[in-house]
Amino acid sequence: MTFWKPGTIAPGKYTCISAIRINVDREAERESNETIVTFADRQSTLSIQQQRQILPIYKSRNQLLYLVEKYQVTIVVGQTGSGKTTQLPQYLHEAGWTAGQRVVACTQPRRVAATTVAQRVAIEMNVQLGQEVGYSIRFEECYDVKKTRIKYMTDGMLFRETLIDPLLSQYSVIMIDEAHERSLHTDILFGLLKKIMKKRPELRVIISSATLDAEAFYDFFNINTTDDTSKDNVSIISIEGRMFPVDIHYLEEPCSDYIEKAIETVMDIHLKEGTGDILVFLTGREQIDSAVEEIANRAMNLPRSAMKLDALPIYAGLPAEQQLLIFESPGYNTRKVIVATNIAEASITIEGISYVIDCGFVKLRAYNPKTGMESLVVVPVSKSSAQQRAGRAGRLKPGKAYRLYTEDLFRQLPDASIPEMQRTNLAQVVLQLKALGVDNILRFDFLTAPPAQMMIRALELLYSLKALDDNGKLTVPLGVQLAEFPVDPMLGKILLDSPRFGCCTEILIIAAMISVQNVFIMPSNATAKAESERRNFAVEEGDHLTLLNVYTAFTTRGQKSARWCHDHFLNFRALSRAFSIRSQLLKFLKRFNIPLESCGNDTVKIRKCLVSGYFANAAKMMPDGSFRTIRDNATLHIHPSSVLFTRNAPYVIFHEVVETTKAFMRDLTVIDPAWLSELAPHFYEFKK
DNA sequence: GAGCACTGC
Repeated sequence: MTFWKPGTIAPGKYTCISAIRINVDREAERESNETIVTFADRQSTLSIQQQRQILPIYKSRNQLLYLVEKYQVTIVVGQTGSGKTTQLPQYLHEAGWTAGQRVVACTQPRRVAATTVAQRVAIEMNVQLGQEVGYSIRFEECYDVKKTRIKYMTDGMLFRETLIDPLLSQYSVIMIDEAHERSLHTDILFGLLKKIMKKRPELRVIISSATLDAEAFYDFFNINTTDDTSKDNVSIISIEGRMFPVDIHYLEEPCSDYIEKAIETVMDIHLKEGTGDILVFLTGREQIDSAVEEIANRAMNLPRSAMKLDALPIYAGLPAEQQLLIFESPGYNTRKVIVATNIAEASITIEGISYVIDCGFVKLRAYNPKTGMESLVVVPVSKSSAQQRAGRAGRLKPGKAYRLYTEDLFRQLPDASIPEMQRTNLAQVVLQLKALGVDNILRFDFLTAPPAQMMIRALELLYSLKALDDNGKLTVPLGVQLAEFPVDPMLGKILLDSPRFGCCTEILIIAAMISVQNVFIMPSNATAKAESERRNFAVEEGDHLTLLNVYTAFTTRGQKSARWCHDHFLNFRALSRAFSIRSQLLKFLKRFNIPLESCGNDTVKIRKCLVSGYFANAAKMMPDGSFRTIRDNATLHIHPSSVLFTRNAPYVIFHEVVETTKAFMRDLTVIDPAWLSELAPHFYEFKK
């Protein structure tokens, strides 16, 4: 595992954040690690060119170049470690695809992947990062408009570029990497690229995927309607990977309690199997914390002859300093057990894992278009997910994977998870497609179309926000500006409406804070202390103003320091990110000529402004303490993380609903119901 | 009355 070294790649202004960011994933990262190892051991070092030539993909170099030349779309199926991400763009560059100021783009679903791959390729090409090879991710642009020939970027960034240059005219080849993950932006790009290729027949597209959805990609891009397959405009090529074999073990009988089974399996491996660390996949924080505690308990009763056992949790909500513990070497005669959420499936890679335990479930977001509610549900993993999890045991040497379900059950699992496009709120996507001139959203060419009802729900919301007119066209300037904003439309609306209430300064901070997660740290062993720290920031008006307080304290008293955050049980990473988001949103507001006024301590103005965007999310308290939405009388509850959880609040607006054990409202603010009829008369007709 | 998978602009 490598870490960002401040001063080496140091992207952007926020070196302090980069320095603690963990380095991740896949062949890109694997290769960059190997470089570090070989540089350290000069005697056995292969030259960089020799290293490139022993990669599995090297054997297919000429064939790949031939296919890209001949076919508009090439689908590259390659397992982890094939080298496709780092090599393919270089081959294209060497073969002349970047001549004449043209650029080869390669998208990644995650920021860190884009930066680490670009760094590795710059080393291989012996150029300075940001010159011939660059990257583009949110808040960090590291490329030269004139010089950069190979550009790695997040898929979201390439999508942004389509809003400025709809034909993506500077690119000769666009490679969509990790397409099997089916991220929202990757899926939108599929549809857009298909359109662009009709207008730019010379454009080449490469779809790279680790699994077997290649057929679906093929059918989507193939425009040959005849039976003569020689006229197809799409080709597929498969590249071997460079993984070590992983033995898969299944249960003979299904188990009823996979947490207990996981713990037993850990203890079993520890006593019976050879060296190597253990990675356990569970679904959420609560399960992970309790499993870690239980493993630690049982580890105390190990026989004296046995190695020690060190159990550590990892999930996204954990503060960075605790996340980093999993990369530390476990100490003499000790085996590490890392208990993880899905974060360890693709986002974080831990070296030294020889054993994987897969509970067979994952927590996923689902969206109910009928109610507009999102829920977090635990569902069985897909086959490709299970495969990816198992693969985590075979990175450096052969490993073993223990699936806590039967082989028969495995066969019944779906091949792939439901794409994000089909389980998310589409308001922002619809708005952006409208901005791209896709008037009939329902007829847009999706790889897999979201349910029509989800699109209709999104259109209704946009209409009620006045982002769309009666004909479904973007309104000017509101709809057009909302489409450009990198926030969801309701949040964008309160930013653009803030001048009416003279509270732009405050709304800007609230919008940035709402956009980040896990601001408050709640360690399971110091809950009371953390709660009391949080209460110091809490105000009776609700969570939005509490978040405003936290941010103000962070930038003034706290001087944006990690130490101060730690002392007050606040997540430094989250607050630093809010700081970046605030700066970015401010640039948009300036461009839109929105005056940056402060309303001082007038919370009524701020709360009214919130209502102007969130009027649809209003609820009324019932005598039993539960809530009913004003719009359709649905039952909701206050999330325990809200500062209003223990207070009386007759009327509230909320940022979102997350359904877990109940339907919980998150991020609430107390309002006066009269504001609803005042600010959203088109939405509410009150009977008195 | 009691709880927050993971990304991304």
